[in-house]
Amino acid sequence: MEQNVEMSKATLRRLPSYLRYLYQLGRQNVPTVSSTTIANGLGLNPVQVRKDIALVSSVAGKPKTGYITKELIADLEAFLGYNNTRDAVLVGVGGLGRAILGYDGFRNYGLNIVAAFDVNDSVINTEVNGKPVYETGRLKGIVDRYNIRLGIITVPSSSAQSVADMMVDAGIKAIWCFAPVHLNLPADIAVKGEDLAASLALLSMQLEGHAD
Amino acid sequence: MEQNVEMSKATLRRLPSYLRYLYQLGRQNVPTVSSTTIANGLGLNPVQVRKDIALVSSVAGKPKTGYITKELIADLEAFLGYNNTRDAVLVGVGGLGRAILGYDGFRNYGLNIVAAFDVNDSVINTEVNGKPVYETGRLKGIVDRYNIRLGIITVPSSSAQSVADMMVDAGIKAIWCFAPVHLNLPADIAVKGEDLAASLALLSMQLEGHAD
DNA sequence: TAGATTGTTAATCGATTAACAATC
DNA sequence: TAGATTGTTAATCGATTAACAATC
Repeated sequence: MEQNVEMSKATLRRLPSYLRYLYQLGRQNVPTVSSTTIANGLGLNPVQVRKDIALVSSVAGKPKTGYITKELIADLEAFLGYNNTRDAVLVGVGGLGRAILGYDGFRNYGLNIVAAFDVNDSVINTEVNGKPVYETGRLKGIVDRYNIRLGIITVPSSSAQSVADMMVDAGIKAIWCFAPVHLNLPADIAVKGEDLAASLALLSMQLEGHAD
Repeated sequence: MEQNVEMSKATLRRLPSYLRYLYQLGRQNVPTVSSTTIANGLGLNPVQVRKDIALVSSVAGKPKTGYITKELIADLEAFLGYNNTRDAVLVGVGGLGRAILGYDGFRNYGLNIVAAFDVNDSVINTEVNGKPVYETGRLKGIVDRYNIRLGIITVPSSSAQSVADMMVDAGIKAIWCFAPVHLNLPADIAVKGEDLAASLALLSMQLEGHAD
């Protein structure tokens, strides 16, 4: 069942939005959906939607009717791994770290934060949203014990690189970094930076009338 | 001074990372920097860096030495608008909204959140990080009065569309949305969705060995 | 049947990278 | 001078869109 399709990043970015749109239709009990409907709903090109779906769907769509909503949802969930949760640790229990720990919605995306870490005595050995906060020194132990491969960084920029190094040393294989820095890490570690400054810049330019 | 360069979204996304890298060098008093140095530091192609810089820089780089760090910083800041702040409003004072209101770092990116709005009586007329929280009904009044064009949405998905409509009605021209939904809005409104589910999916796929 | 919709092949578009002359 | 580095033109690569036959 583990199909090894090649998948462009662009496609991968769109898949979650399809799933969201389908959930909406599912709630309204819409039995089938066409690529055109999805494309219109999300402001995309229908051919693009069909191509993307072809890469992840186990069954073919039917001419005239389209895709069966439920089946498509199931395929997307399976592909994106939303139905088998992935354990993660988070380092940096500040404002953003707290917000992420407190947001249970991530569970719907298959993310389960097992524990958080910080250097600040005032939060160590407390709980946030039912999740334990440990001192950073215990990171390796916990990661080892629960065989965790995903790490979330919500520390200030100045310590992001050292936290990332610590994570890699502990055995983490993928890092989701919310600090606005470029992390220098071994090539086999997957890194995704959430660059809010870049987003803001993009938006500002559109506002100014540059870009697009 | 308002050059009307065309600028691809890809370039626009990279510019903030250049600036961050240059700040780092600036702190170490490195007087000049070459495109190769920047490219190596950020894992990019040097030609790409040169092309990007050529679009925003007011002065040419010098063969053999590269660019003058300070000048390049000034040019990037000017282009990205980091030195003239842009006022914004935020709707949704939950976990994430609070984190954003509390994060003073955005000021460095030229963002100034003037006021926040919520429907919850327990937060209305309080302050978060020195910023007033008003009832949602007062949105239009404040936006009008301060001539605000940028709105930040941190409400739950279910009310994101209606908040966006309200913002547009109030005169907002650009929306930064943290709720995972596709907003249907007039074409002249700039929208940037911060899709954490998509980021997570991308990272998960890399972890699985699909993608790239 | 006729029309809507799929899946796929070919064409286009845009962005990245390679090649190279200019020059400090 | 020789070598590093710039800026730019041409080539490549990848992703989007157009065209169209197949089919329910």
